[in-house]
Amino acid sequence: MGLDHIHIAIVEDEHEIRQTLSLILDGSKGFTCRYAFPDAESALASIGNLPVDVVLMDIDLPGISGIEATRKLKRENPKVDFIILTVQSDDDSIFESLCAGASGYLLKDTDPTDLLQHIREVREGGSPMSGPIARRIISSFRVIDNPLSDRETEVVKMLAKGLNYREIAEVLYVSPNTVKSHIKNIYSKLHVGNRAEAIYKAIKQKLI
Amino acid sequence: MGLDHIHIAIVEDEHEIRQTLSLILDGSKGFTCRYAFPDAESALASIGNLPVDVVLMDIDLPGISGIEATRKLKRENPKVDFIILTVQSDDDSIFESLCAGASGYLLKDTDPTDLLQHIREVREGGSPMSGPIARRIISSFRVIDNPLSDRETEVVKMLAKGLNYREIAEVLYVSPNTVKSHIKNIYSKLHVGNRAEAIYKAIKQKLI
DNA sequence: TTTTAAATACCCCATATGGGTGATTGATAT
DNA sequence: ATATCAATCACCCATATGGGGTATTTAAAA
Repeated sequence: MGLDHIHIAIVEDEHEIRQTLSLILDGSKGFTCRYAFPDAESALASIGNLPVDVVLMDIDLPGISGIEATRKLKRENPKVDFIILTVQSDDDSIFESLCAGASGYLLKDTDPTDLLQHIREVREGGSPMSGPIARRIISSFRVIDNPLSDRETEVVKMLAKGLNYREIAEVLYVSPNTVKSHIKNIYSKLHVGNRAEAIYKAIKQKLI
Repeated sequence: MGLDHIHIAIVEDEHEIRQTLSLILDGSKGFTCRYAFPDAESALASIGNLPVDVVLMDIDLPGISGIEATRKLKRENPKVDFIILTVQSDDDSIFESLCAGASGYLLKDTDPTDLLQHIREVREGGSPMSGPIARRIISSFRVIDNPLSDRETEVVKMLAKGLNYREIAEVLYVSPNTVKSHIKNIYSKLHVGNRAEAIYKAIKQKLI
């Protein structure tokens, strides 16, 4: 499965789309559509040895979903790149797909010519994503607002590393009592009562 | 600042690159380079009212870093799109930039023609990223493998909620000693020695 | 100018925590 | 058939933790 010629599998329940995609691929230099499965089950039958470079996976399939199929197939074929090709653009579909091991996420309104370029892109180590999808993903990293002072944030980070009062105090060159004061203030600001919860909240709110 | 004509600010310390970029932009139909700052400080001087659509931001600047500058400027100019344009490709740079509010992340080896397309892309609600960067970002969603048993995972989730031995024991209808045993096993599997670190690792490894 | 917030520091004290060690049962894997 | 692992429970003990206060200095904001 070299970089020169790309072998592809399609998993797509709609007959029309499946046909169109495979025709486009086989009609394009450097691309071969090796499989065109109508559901996840038939794709999973060849699990363990899927002799393709790239899988184009629909999400909304009869029976097992494309996301589940991606998870199982990726586990057994880690070198294969999975591109989700779907109409779903909700956050759950996007993030679950990525967690399942997809390397790209394209909407079905993608131009066929662009699709070929995107397939090349994923083989070259990229991650093709439709514009709005990419924006959603990167937006998920945005920080809300940080109620903690810089010093307090420093302390929370050290708590997450498992340091205790004394150890934090040594790093900061202050008294352990001061560290304790900071931690009490942190608890109060985050509305928690112990380290475990504080760290959980701090991470969820992207404070650390 | 309409979609038809795009006004841009550049923040880049290297004179050569700054000049080249601004010349390319001004020489291209539909683009105007309105500012070309040599450092973050001069860009921050116009904070609160940055009359541009897009900022091209370098990271490695003298004084305040491009990431910090992005954070401050984005807070005051939420409608402006920030694209990081840098040589840095380490995870910290990438994720901190996104957390700071960047909507795109391009490496400096980006083709000038592609750059123009990427700027259009960000204005249309996309998030242009160089191939390897996109791959790194989406890879960050991958789940590794969970060394914890179901019961242990349950316990870790309750630890994250701030419950203590007794409270967890009550929820699970087992003895507090059993909970303690579970927690000790969790520590051993995650190679940590206390709750704080355990929760940090569990979240980072997407176990909870 | 006054107030507020952050960073510093200290005290008391009940209890939660973590390390060590050991044991039983049932299920799963070899 | 046997070994391994998950889940369950128990006891000892030193120390870390969190809740309750209080207080000073400095810098920024109102």
